[in-house]
Amino acid sequence: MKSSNAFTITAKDKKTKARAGILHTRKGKIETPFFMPVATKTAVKHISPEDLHEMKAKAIISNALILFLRPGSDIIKKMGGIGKFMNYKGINVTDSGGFQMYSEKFLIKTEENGVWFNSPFDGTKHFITPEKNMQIQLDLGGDVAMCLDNMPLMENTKGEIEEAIRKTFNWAQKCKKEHDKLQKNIPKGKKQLLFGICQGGIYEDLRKTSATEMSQIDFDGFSIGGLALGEEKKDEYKMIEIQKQILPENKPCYLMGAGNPIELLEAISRGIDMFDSRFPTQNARRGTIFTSKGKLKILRKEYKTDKNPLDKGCKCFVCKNHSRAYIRHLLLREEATGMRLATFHNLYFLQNLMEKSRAEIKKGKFLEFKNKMKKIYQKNNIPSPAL
RNA sequence: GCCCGGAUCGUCUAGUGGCCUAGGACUCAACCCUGUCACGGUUGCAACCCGAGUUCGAAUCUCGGUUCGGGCG
Repeated sequence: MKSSNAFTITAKDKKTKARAGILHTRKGKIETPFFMPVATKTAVKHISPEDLHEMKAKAIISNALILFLRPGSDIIKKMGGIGKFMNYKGINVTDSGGFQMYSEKFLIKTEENGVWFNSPFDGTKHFITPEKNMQIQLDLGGDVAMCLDNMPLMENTKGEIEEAIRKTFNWAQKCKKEHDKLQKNIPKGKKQLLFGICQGGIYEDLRKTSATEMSQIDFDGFSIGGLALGEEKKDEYKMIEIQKQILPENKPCYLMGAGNPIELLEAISRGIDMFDSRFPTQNARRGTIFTSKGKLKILRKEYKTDKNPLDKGCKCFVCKNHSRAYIRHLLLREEATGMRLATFHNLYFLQNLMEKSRAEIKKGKFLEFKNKMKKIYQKNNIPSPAL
């Protein structure tokens, strides 16, 4: 064994590719599959680190590029790293900032050896190389880092996507080399983990190429990027299947950006272990609530005087204490408390969904669970039982 | 009783004879949101106070009525 594996598979589902496992990090272990709330700037919107603890969110993801720009990775390093800075006891993951290449607010241009970013905060320009990105993520002190990838856009031509995966592979090799070098004196078990990111748009052959190339590098885990961005679900699932077939079975696999409940279950059934997304938090603020009975559009008038909790079976403090009518009113009035309550519930729901998924995988009943939830979620809105 | 001014979607309004089957904002309703996330996007509902004139053509001009505000008795 040339490297100790940070990932252990503990159970495999019989009828699907779903598996349950444990990811070991220097900050402790976490059971897979799991979902990470997005804390881009070291805070999940409307949610405190204490809230994260309460909802049992054992890992969150922040953004290295955005934190490098503000407050600066030097500041966070001085404060003892992201985890100490925000006093979060769970596992901190940092995304490289590759995703920001999709935004004209950030991207100036990509070159062979790196990417020019513009700071939308003060207009300063920064050339970020794979090497520099590794230094930033190490300074930020997260427990898991992501490679700097070159994420193509859905509207890019096949040729452009081909070029992007070539660059992504090239940078991945540089990231791995630099990351190893910078941590060479750090004892085993205290090292930050590093994941490589696969791309390829929705082209089967490019997804194959990218996964094959990335598999050559001894990463602690692999990510599938560039999906859940508006492409058809069948294409998304197909791309996952293709890359999962090639990526090493014994490494964790992270589907970046996915956060729709059914999408998570579909991905888990195809062997995905980790997720992150702003989907549940953004939807919460805008009135779409995830429940065990399906999606609840809380802003609809039928909930105006509904005394029921958001989700009857839910054990979160929001459902134990507050009515749909109250949360609807607060959200309609754009009260921060309403956003907090709705956000807490949606995140709790996903944590719970992951916990159930792990349990069902261990029982070998994941397929039945997934199909049941899918059926429930086919309806676009759950009716009010009170009226 | 007389004089003056105003009446446009639920609300605030754009509109000075054809560009108005009346535009916008807010509200309301429905949908969307996926590694960039407070205040976002798309779509929909919805009005020229009433009547008579002038004119090829009126939300727009004239007259009467209604109504609201102000002034004089």
